[in-house]
Amino acid sequence: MDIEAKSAFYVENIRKSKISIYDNISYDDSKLWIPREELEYILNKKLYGLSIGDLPLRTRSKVIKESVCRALGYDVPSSFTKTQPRFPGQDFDTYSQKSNNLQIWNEEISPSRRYVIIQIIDNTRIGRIKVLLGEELAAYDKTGTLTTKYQARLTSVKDKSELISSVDTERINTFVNSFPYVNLGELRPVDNPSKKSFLSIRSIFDKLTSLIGTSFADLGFDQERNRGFELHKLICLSLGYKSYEDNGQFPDLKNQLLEVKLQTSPTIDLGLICPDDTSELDIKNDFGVKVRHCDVRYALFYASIRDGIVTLTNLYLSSGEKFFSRFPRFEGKIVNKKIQLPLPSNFFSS
DNA sequence: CCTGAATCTTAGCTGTTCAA
DNA sequence: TTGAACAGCTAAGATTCAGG
Repeated sequence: MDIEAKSAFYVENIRKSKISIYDNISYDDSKLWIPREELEYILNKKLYGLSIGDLPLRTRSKVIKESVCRALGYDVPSSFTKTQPRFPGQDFDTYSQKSNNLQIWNEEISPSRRYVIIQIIDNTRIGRIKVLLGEELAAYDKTGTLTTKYQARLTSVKDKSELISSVDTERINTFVNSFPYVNLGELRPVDNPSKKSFLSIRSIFDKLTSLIGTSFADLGFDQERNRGFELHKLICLSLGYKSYEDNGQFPDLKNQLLEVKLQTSPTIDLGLICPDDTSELDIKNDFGVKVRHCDVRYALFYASIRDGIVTLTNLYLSSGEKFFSRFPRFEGKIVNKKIQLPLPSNFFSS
């Protein structure tokens, strides 16, 4: 039998057997288990060139999974259960890729699993499809780096502003200058913190609440400037700095140990840094003690965007230490990890 | 039990950085 | 200057929960 006939044979057997994509098939089932080569052949034959429209990511992914079901002779399930892999019976996952950055979340690459990688051309068409074993895919992982992120949730938006911790952490609260009119005009926000000019969390709160209601144009599409930059600038000015540089380091305003977040959706992305982490930061200061992640103050602005205008609606200010007392951490998986595989540009053509 | 809202977990694109 | 590596982000699918 040639590959064409074998492929048709498997698909017909699956159709007749009425099994679902969740029913287990043994690797040595000669009627139902589709070997890798045939799997790739069938999918290319049935899906190559298929027009799917310009859909949002998740919808596109779902539509493609439905097409995969039909191509292989399975009924389309009403929803795709969150199993690992997504197609347990045939032991494969699908990845639809317009870009070359293939990402796998919260799991290792499984050596024996098949990875169905589907090329997307100009957002609207299916291109070539490659089926790799996990052990082959793993070869594209050059560094083994897992990118992690912490996430929390902004819930019960009620008050326009909330000072979540009314005093700073014990480690640093004796170093604040309690005089609220410290002149920061001669300092830069990226300078190291100093006792003379270090504001208390409460006085930062008092200065920043005046920003609530402020609007600015959403320059997100602009090359250089973005929403975060605009907020950063507003904060620097309202604290009394004349300059508003940002060197991209943590925390945003090193001089005040202040990290700034602009939220327009309820998911707070904390990136690699866990706010209540007690490890020490490499920041020089004249306090005589090292500052820790959890000593950093977090200013979280909630904003609405309408017609290209960003309006700051709420302010939350907390020490890192108390952060999770107000913003519940996603508990399902406290840390989310992903591995990113850069696919070479000739991936689909080889 | 059913339905809609809330919550959680991604899908994968895009921006940034840094080394060659 | 370029591209690989990695960090960040939006928002939608799946699941769970609350109210009827």
